This record gives sequence, C-alpha cells and structure tokens, in this order.
Amino acid sequence: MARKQSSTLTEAENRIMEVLWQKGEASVQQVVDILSAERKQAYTTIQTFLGILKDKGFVKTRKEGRAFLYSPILSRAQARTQALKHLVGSAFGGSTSALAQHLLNDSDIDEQEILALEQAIEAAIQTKEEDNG
Amino acid sequence: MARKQSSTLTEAENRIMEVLWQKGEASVQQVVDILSAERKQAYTTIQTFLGILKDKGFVKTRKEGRAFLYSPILSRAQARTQALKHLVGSAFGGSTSALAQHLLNDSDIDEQEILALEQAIEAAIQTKEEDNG
DNA sequence: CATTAATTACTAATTTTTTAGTAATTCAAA
DNA sequence: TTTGAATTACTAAAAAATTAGTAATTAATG
Repeated sequence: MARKQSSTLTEAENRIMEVLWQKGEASVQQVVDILSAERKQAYTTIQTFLGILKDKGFVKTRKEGRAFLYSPILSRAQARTQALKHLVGSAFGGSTSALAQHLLNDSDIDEQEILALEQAIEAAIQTKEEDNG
Repeated sequence: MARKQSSTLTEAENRIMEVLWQKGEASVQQVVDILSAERKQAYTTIQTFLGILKDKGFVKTRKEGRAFLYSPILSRAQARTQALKHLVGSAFGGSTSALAQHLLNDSDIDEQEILALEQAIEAAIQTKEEDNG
C-alpha cells in the first residue's frame, strides 16, 4: 500500500497557481515564460501540471484560438486556508493557538511585526463584534 | 529528473517524532504500540521510518539489551519552526505578516481564540521589552 | 496546398514517500 | 543446547510528485 494524494497544493502546483492568481488567466506558454525567469521548466511540464490542476478542479479552461487559457477556481485565500489547516493539524496538534504561540515565542518574528499583528488583532476584534451585533 | 527531498518532516515521520517527543525515548515496539491505537502499522514500517529519521539526523539511538532505543535530536519547536518557515515561504510569499493577517481574517479562528492570542501578544511584547532593556 | 510552428494528447521515467515482507541475528527459556 | 520470540538488516514495491519526450493536431503563411 502507499500514501494518499495531497489535499493541499503541492509545491509545483502552487508555483503555477501563483502565476494564475497574478494574471487571472494564462496560456501554458505564458506560464512557462513567467516561471522561466526563476526556474527553467519544459513546456510540457507546465502543461502536465495545468492538466493535473484541471483534474483536481482547481482551475478551469476556455479555448482561445488553438490554445487553452487557464484561470483559477481555487482562490489564493482558499489555498492558504487549506495549507494552514493542514499544517496546524499535522504539526500543531490541531491547535491554532499553539501556532500563534509558536509564532510569538519561538520563531524569528521581530517586535515590529508583533506590533503590527496586535493592531491587526484589534481590527479583527472590532469586525467580529460588529458581525455579532 | 524529479523532486528534491523534503526539508521538513513528512507526515509519517512527524507521527513518529510525536511519539518520541512525548516519551523522550522509545523502542520500535513501543512506537508501534502507541501508534496502533490510531493507525495499524507494521513493525517493520515503523522500523523503516526510524531508520530514515536516523539517517536524516533527526533522532539518535542507544542500544538497550537487544533493542535500540530512539530519542529525538530535533525538538518539536525546531520542527514547528521548519514547517512554518516552509509554509510561509511557499504559500505566503515569505511574509509572516501575511500569515498572521490570514489567520485573523480568512481562517475560521473564533473570537475566543483571537482574545487568547491578543493576551499572548501582550505577554510577548512585555518579554521582548524586558529583553531589550 | 505544403511547410512550419505552436499546441495538445499521450506516454514515460525518476525520485520521494509510504508501506511492508523475508532472512539473519540475538537473547532467553525450556 | 536447541527452540523460539523479538529484533535488526536488507529488500521490495506501489502510489504520489516531478519532470519531460514523442506523436498528432491545428492553424497560419509563403
């Protein structure tokens, strides 16, 4: 027996989704061009991954002339939520608080960022209070 | 060509490290017994993973009678830092702030947890101020 | 219309991850 | 001291992830 398929985007999938999120819509060739700046990859490699993303329901296509144009169905926020849930589940015992604690105490987040975070939290609390009446 | 080996713990590796973190030290058999409550796995499967973890330098062994006892070299906090860094790098464009923002706005963290988080942040700020004089 | 360039569809191969079996060893007990 | 159970060492194999090649198709252009 063997492993089960990843519920979140794999790294290669994520790189490609990043392009689609940035551009909104792109052909295989366009993705190749953009990714080639950082990382040389064959046209057919990108094509394969776009096919996988299509199969998984993360992108949709429309035909423009001879080529397909790919666009995201899964949003960046959705992907982030999935990835975060996955990490919290596997590495933080399912506790978001444990993750937060870790961010504050053990990781290399600096004071500047903590203060920014605090303000974000204040804002979030305001919003939630408004939501709940 | 193909993918490069994961820099962080894989899921199966993590499950086993979790046992070692909890117990401090354990034999193959003990890990099997503990994990079998949740997930039936062959003795040799656990043995293989402990070998992999040894190769990767994440655990060390000492011989007790006929059996080896395994204990963590990599701490849970270190593993969490690695996993978090990896996630922030791949899914949050390298920005810890983006992760924090996401936690507050887009994920399903509830108000209770946000309040707890705020207190943790207050405490963290206190600590950092003390550190910096 | 034939050639060519881009694109798609299909196939293939390698590494990692996950899982487990078999053979050999070792220590204890009958 | 042989038997047996636990353990190790080694091997195997399948699914997932990553990468890319080849053949077929399509559309434009000389």
